[in-house]
Amino acid sequence: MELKWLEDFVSLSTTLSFSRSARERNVTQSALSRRIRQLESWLGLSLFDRSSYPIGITEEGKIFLPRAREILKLVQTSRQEARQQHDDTAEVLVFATLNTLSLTYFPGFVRRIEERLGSLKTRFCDQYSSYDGNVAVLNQGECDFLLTYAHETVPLLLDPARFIYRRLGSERAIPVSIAGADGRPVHAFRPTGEPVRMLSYGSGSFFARRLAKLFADRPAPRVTVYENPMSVGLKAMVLAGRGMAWIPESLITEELRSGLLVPTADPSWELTAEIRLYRAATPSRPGAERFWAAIDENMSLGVPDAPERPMPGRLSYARRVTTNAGDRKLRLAAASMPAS
Amino acid sequence: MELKWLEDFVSLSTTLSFSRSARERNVTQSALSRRIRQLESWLGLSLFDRSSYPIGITEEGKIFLPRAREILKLVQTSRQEARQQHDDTAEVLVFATLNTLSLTYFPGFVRRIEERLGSLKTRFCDQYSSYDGNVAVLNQGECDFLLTYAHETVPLLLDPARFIYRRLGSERAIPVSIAGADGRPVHAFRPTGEPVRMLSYGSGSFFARRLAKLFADRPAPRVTVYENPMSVGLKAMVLAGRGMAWIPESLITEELRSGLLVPTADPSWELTAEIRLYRAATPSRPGAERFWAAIDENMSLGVPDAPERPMPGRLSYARRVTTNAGDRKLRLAAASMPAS
DNA sequence: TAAAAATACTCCATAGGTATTTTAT
DNA sequence: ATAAAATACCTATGGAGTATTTTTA
Repeated sequence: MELKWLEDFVSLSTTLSFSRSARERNVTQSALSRRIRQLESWLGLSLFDRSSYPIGITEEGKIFLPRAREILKLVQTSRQEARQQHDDTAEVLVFATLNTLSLTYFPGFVRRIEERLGSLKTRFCDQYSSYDGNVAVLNQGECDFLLTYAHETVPLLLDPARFIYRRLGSERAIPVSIAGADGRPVHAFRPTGEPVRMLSYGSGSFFARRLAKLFADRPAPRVTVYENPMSVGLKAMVLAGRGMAWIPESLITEELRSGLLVPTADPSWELTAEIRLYRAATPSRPGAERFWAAIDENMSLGVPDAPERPMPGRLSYARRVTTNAGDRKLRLAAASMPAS
Repeated sequence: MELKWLEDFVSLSTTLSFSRSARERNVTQSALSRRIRQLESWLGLSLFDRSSYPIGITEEGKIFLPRAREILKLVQTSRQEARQQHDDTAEVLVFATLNTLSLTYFPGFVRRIEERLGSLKTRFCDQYSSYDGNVAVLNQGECDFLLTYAHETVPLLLDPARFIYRRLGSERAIPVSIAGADGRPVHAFRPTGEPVRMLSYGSGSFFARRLAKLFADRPAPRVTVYENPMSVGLKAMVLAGRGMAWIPESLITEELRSGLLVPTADPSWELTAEIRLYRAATPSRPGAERFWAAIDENMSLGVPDAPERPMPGRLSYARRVTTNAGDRKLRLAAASMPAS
């Protein structure tokens, strides 16, 4: 028996639609249909009544549903508990962070601290999906540190009395497009009022909110042709010439230098963000305390404020984006999450 | 995440030996090694310390072990609960029975009752492995009926005050071998005292106990060259000419008639068994009561006492036995059990 | 040195995707 | 007629087996 069957079941019992649950679970309707059947055959009974539309859950399904939830919950907490134990004994520092920061700022940041403290064990929390999701992870004590963007226009739901932070640096998101033969952006706001092809963040991400604010102040003709919560995904689409997007500068320093990508608007359209590291105000594990102390020492020595270069090397999901951009755009987030 | 990983883990934490657990779990050592690694990588930590011999369980493993047991338990009870609900509403009659009886006596038995009551829904309990295991299933109320062999020399651990039974018929296990060119058994007890090649039941089965008693009374030179808890498996090996075995008559009526198989000893060596149907003395579900009443009616009309023919058609695991008899003999039982 | 665990390699089962058919409103 | 679920078919992934290497006592 596989846990994903139970997740499918819980989803389907909510939506009562194979198609919608399939989308929710990032599989095709056909696959979901079969997986539910597998679960049913393992149980030896039907969980759903398919003879009507919309489908209904059977009596047995009603009995089993809370159990399925219970099992999933128990599995999740068991895993967390074991990890907690591991993180404690092995002195692993647990970070919640935004996808982009994990690629750009994080590697160099940890390297700098390691120069002071020696080799560190670090780990990311499971789901670094949405901005608020990461904040919640810190709120619930599931990580030692939250590395995040911050800006006065985007509320960050942390109680200042319970959590403290350090400003580590800053970042800029620049509207870019590939350059045409003339070196000017292929996709840009035109005086003609013709809408520009926008590649935009899903609603949960930090820059999505910054952008929403920006467009509220300065409306511009645009049509969103692609959505992806991760900036690397947007970058891949921009590089494929599919439109323009606001991309964090540190993700595209090389492309900007070489002229492959060019800004599509003047600097007043750029979005700034602080890079902050948050932690609980109360003292935590010794390793985390040492880490925090090292940051303060570094800061007093002066840290480079300029954004850093991303890690070299192709990202595994970059391939997916380019080879299969069409239908799976919104499934990318799932690709980097832990399988169940 | 797959449940079998947890089962692997629980097993390995007990044996602390990959090889032994692999045998226990009916996989190769190599597969078990990888499965444990998969579980560890899903958890993000090591469950076992492999740097010593024998291997040890890690702190994290000690934390996780009771959780794994909890999860497996919860899954099992959840499934049973859902089934219970289903069996109640759908009026499914649940039987515990021995493997051989499920192939020989059961089909015709149910057919006869259906002639009185109309179509019935029936189901076997999961594990019809050992003799005592089936008895336990009835004792714990996990089935409506227990169809089993019985004989005064084999204790049947059911409280007569709580469970009643009907004698449905009888069965004989006959020592057989393939016939040689002269029509006489190829494998048989010889006056020379040369040991005969025995194909025998695993220790948990009914006829294994009958045989043990028999040999205690009448020792005979023999060497066990193959073990299989299921008589169909033994039959396949007998047909392949690998030795002699005590096989229930109703499984080999055709082969005895045609002379393909022949008795290897006089009838005094045959083992008899009653076929009995047990149930709880207290009234149970209406469907089960009707079933029981139909049996009594049939009995009063006279039921054939002679053993019945098995179901026609090749058994799926028969293939396995013949193609791959060497190493997997003891894994057969698992093949027909429900996957987890 | 011997037993046990990990690894390399191969094969096959099966899960999932696409395309199509069936079913229910 | 249309939307949704089931099915047929195909492909690719990965799980399991065999054979081998590495490791530990």
